[in-house]
Amino acid sequence: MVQTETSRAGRQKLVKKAEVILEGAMQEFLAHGYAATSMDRIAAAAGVSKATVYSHFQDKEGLFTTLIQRLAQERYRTIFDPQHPQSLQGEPRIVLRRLATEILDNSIEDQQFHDFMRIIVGESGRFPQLARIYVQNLAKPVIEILGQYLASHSELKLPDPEAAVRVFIGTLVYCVIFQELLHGKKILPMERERLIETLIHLIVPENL
Amino acid sequence: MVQTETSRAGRQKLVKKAEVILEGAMQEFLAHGYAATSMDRIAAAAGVSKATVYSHFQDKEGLFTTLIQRLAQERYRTIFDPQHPQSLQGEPRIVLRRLATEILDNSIEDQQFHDFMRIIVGESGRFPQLARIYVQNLAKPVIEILGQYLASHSELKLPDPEAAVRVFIGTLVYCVIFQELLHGKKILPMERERLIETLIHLIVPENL
DNA sequence: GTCTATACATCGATAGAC
DNA sequence: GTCTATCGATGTATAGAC
Repeated sequence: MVQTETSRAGRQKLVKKAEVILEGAMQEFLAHGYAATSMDRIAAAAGVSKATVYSHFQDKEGLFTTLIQRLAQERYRTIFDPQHPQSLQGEPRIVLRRLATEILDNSIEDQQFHDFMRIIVGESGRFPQLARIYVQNLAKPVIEILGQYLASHSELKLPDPEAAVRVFIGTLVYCVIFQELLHGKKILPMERERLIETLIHLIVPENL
Repeated sequence: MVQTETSRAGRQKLVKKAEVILEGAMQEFLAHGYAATSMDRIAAAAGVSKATVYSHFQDKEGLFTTLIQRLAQERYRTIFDPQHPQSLQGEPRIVLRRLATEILDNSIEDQQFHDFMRIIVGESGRFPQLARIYVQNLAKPVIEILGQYLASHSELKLPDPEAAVRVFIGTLVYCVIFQELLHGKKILPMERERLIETLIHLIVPENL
């Protein structure tokens, strides 16, 4: 019993060490960006020594890419990928409003997600593989699923459903980038409800 | 004559010194971002000593903000602000296609503009005043002018012209961000013509 | 005014004690 | 496995020669 507990504690400690380091790295990288973050500050934020950081991760770049991949794959997947596939069941007017509301609600208030997007865009020139992960894991699923949905609803009479998806998603994502990341809401505010209603008005014919 | 030429040469040299430094700073900052750029490399790129850089600019932050302000105000103003006000004269179908084509053509191929946008977004948390300049000088003019245009064309029957502008601009800007900055065109390509035609189809009624 | 040389701090990464 | 101590390189910024 004691052996088992000790063994479990030891294994948990191993697991938690890397986890604690990743948490400290997330805090520092998201706050200061890649280049301005030092391994010393990461170690301090995680409460371990710098040598311990290097025993779990090859170097700064490896720690950074591992962190961003985890954030993209595990945490923020739920923001754009509708966690409830059944949410795409129903008539377009309701489905589109629910999807747009879900995306905006999950993105606008999440300060950590803003920092994540700032890094993805800001480092997309020097870390193209991270931008690729964003495209592959976050953007592609919702674009394809919504594309299938719009294409299957011929009553919308959309000549190019795939392009219409880009209008829908582009409007919502640029809303977050412009209003929140770039602080545009202080200068040119735009209520999210007006945006959502306008998108629905443009995409869904009046008689539906 | 000789005096005048000497005087002119001296004055030009003064002006050109700061200009040369800004050009080297632009090269380095746009390529490597703020934190990863060193004053040594800026001085080397400009062909001057580091002390000369500090004699023209207070510090690294001052040089950076001065540079980004200049880029936003002088160079990239022409990208989003339609340089020809008369380009907004005419029927919506033609005006919107011309405006969208102009914005995309000027943004998609311009690698330097991509780096500029990466920095604006990537540093918008630590340099909010630079994001503010982008909003104020690049985004606000076109949003307001296009808003007036859409509002004045009541035959479009848009319930909320201001929100429709966000759809139009958001679609185009996110197209550039997604396809070019984030390298999305390799994974999920989308021809700009399809996007433009879809925007027009959604905003302009068929009988116009 | 512009240079060389340098002060001083901090960087990423590692060696060796335990 | 994790720590302390440290290496060599590089960072920002400045002093002093000319």
